[in-house]
Amino acid sequence: MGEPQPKARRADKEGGAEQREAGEPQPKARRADKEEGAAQREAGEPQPKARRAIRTSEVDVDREPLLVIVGPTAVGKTDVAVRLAARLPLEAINADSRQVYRGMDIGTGKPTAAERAALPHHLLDVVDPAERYHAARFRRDALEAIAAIRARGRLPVVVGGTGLYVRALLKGLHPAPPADPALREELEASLATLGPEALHRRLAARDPAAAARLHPRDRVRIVRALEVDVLGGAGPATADWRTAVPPYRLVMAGLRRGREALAHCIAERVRGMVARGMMEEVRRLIAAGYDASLPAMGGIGYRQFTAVLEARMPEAEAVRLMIRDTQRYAKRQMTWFARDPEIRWIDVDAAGGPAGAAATIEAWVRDEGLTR
RNA sequence: GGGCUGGUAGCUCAGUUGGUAGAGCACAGGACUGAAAAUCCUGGUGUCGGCGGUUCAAUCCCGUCCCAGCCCA
Repeated sequence: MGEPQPKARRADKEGGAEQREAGEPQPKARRADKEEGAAQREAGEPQPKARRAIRTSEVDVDREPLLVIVGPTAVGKTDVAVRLAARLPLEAINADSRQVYRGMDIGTGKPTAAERAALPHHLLDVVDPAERYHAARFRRDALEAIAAIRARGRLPVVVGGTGLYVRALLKGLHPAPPADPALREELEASLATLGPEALHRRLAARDPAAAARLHPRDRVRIVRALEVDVLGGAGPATADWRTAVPPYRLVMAGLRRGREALAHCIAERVRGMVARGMMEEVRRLIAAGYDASLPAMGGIGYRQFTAVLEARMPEAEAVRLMIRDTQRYAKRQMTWFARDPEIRWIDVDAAGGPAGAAATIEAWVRDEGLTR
């Protein structure tokens, strides 16, 4: 269908923090799978002894407590967290890759002012839509926020649906060179002219192990792998995150709902966004100079309404696609979270709604001694 | 009433010089380490409109009926 064709790619402004971070340990070795230890140590947290996930009985007082609430979009994570905040001294850390952008409020489903008053939120509105945000930066920001919340004697609760971000926080990331805007642009250009398969062949010649891991058409990862190779880092994607143990006294709650119920909520939520001014929000962003080539503007809803404003799509079609894409996204989120054995699932409806889910989580938090 | 063109997967269509069929989209499942609301992989049995006929064999040829669109009365 008539998706917005990104025009010329533009280099994004990189924050100063991004540059500073380049000083991270750079592995020399090409073998990626022994980097796990380094990734763990990078967290600056005590090394776990046990290989098993943290269990109810083995409360370890040396570790910092952490509550995590995940689940697909529109399942009610924020609602549950806010209810929980009435019973526990919580501060929230947003783990949603889109809610970090300033000026993107309606379409990302950011918590309302009232919700933020009831439960302080961190990592909302931290970057301009023209900046790049990513898992490594999230990890760094989140670790900082956790430390600050703990210093206030409160309990941090990570709330969000971006599985990669949550995992990056809990299990660590490979030390690897950060994205280089100039190099990115160059690689993007070759991608446009040569196609992903050609770049994949180039990667195979330089780093066969990395190429073997990636599908020849997976352009995003191929570009990243070439970038890492050129910058002299180790290829990502080999570490076995399954064996990494989060350095926290952790309660990880997953909220879910039946397929039909969630589909209904998603449709309602999207219609609500449109009613509350989705179109105006996108109009404002475009007027401010943010164009479709930015990652931030490629989010669900933003891409469709950009097309509407450029008269390339009727509004009703935009709404339809927004609902469809959100449903697909929710499915991908469930696929991601389903393989995490650490998550304890709550069916929100079976639990009696958000209040019931909050009560369940509260009981877990107390059982695990996270409030001490 | 007559003529023409179509009726094939949920949708839009391709195709089989007769050996029971395939693309895109939709949908479903999966992967995922610095773009992750991104990126990518896998999955197609459907009375080929109904009924008769010809044939070893019909979705394909013939007859007839039904439906849709267009044209002529």
